[in-house]
Amino acid sequence: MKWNTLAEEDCSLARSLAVIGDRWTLLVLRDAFLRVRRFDDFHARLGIARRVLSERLATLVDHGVLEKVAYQERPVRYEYRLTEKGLQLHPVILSLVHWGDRFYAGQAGPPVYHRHKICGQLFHGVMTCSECGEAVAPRDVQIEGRTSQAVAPDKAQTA
Amino acid sequence: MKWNTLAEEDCSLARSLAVIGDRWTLLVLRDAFLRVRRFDDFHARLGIARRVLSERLATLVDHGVLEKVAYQERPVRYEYRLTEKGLQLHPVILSLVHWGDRFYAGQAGPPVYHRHKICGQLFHGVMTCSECGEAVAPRDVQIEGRTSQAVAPDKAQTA
DNA sequence: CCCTATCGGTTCCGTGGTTGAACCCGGAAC
DNA sequence: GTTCCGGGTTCAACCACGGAACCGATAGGG
Repeated sequence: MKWNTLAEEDCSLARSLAVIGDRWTLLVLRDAFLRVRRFDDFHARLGIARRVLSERLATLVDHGVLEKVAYQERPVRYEYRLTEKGLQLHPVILSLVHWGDRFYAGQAGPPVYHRHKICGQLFHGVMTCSECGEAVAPRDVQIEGRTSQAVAPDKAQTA
Repeated sequence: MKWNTLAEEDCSLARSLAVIGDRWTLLVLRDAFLRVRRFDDFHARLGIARRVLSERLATLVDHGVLEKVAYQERPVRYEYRLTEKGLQLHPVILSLVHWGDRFYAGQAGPPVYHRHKICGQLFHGVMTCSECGEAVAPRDVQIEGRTSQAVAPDKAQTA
């Protein structure tokens, strides 16, 4: 399987990975959520090869996850900002961070904490059902195809 | 930066990526959540090189995300099951699927639907605050370091 | 007894993506 | 002029990946 054929799979996870599933891309996005915006800042913080950074930023712009905005003229200089589509990746970042916090935090605890400005508390993300608001457990989820028929485990479609 | 030095970074996201950030690993986990358990089934469904599949499964077992269980003796044959730690990755999968659904579903709609067995509705995952239960927006999150001081944008630590 | 099939891998090699360093280019500052 | 800065592009070397063949234990069929 070639990497770019992922986008053609009938699977939303695969199509997401075709955009952000790269080794470096999620680290770029992490920094983008920390308000890093400039080429050299990404380069310095990540230690990524400039060639690769250039290409990753370009594909993220192509896919509408980042946008290139001139922040000065003469010489014209660009920065990369998260678009609305990019901001929608926040749950992905939060859930990855939370998983790392749970299983890989040392004695010192997680490297950083997240405070919810709305309620003022330190928090972690909880995945809940859009309909009933309850937390979602893996076993409480039934996968169904377009025909609304349940997918049998032994012939499960890509999801 | 070498890929395995990610695990040593003081960043929960980087440490998560050190385990599951590989090109293939999330696809393996997707299938694992769809109850695929055997080597040849992963191989056939993903089209992954056997060499690579073997190595990915081994590292997932090393990291305690999957466990190798003999399902028969003579000849002894193994299958790979999600551990509790692996099941905790469900929010990561759900949020990636939801993002793909939102931005890459064709006219036919998402390839599969998720039904919440608790409430019986088709749903998508919503990331909420563990403390107040409200949905979390990127701008409502304040990053703080171990000292409980807010992290300034221009000197933000890796998160 | 031999041949084949099944499952879960391992070994091999050629190709291609990644890396790190060097180079480039427009404009500003010294 | 010359140097510096931001934002890249070019290039050689390397290592990971893909594909195909092979292996080992066991069961089943002729």
